[in-house]
Amino acid sequence: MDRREGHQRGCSRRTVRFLEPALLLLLHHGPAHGYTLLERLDSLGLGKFNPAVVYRTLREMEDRGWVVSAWDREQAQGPPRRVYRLTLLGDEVLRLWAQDLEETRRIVEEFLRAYYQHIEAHPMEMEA
Amino acid sequence: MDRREGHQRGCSRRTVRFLEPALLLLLHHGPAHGYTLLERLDSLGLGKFNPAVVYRTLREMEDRGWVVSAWDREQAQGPPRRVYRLTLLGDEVLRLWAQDLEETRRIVEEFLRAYYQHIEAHPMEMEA
DNA sequence: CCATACTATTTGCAATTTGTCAATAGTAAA
DNA sequence: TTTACTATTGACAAATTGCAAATAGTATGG
Repeated sequence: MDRREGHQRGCSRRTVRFLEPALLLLLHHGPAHGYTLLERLDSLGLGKFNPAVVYRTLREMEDRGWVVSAWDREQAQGPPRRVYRLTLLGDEVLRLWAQDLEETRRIVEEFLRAYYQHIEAHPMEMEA
Repeated sequence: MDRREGHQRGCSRRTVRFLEPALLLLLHHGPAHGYTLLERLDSLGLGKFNPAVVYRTLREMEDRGWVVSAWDREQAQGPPRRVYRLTLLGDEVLRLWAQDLEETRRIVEEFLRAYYQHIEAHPMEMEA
């Protein structure tokens, strides 16, 4: 058995898959810095992310027009920070993402149902 | 808006993510040919897969010891077919996959809950 | 018997995605 | 002025994926 989630990866495949919608959702609460978002991803139940991955994703989202960014005027502590803000398009994409996750939920539930149903009926029947 | 699921991809990211557990589950029902599995993936609610992707995945699973294969003695129609069979290790991995999907379900549900709760309270508040 | 079509599997390669690490850059404190 | 901490970026290797074509057997029609 090898490469199970989180063993040799920075973060699991699943986690990465949730990065975009999670960022959109966090930004739906209001504008925020990349660094802040990085920390808040945790509070959404996703784990620690590699900063580079999060920043890169934000830039890609900006390229697609889902968010816009600007340098923060009042620098608190540290170097200039970029503030990201959701666009109308980003809001729409978040809505699409929610639909997509509904579908994902449906598939996961169907899979688990099929799994439990089958192993209940056939506890184990194959040779090693 | 671009690269939403299934637009420019053969199959969605999500679908690919379910390929391994789906194959393990199908094989838990009993040995089967790659081609048969390819067709049955549909019946699990996942869409059409590129054959090369499925065959390749089966080989990788064999490398990891989750399945074993042998050439089918009685060739029905067409070229020799490889029969895949789940191993005890594969059975265990399927169990782990189910646990992983339980966790995925939890995350998806939490995300959707947070999403609906928030957009209900804040229908729309950011500038374009 | 030759061409065509269908079942099955494999191989190779280009394109995309991901992970990692180091670089840059500002402020604050020792 | 060195060290530590906050933020962000860039570059590159490694892994993953999609696609197209090769291989190969059997069946069918002309």
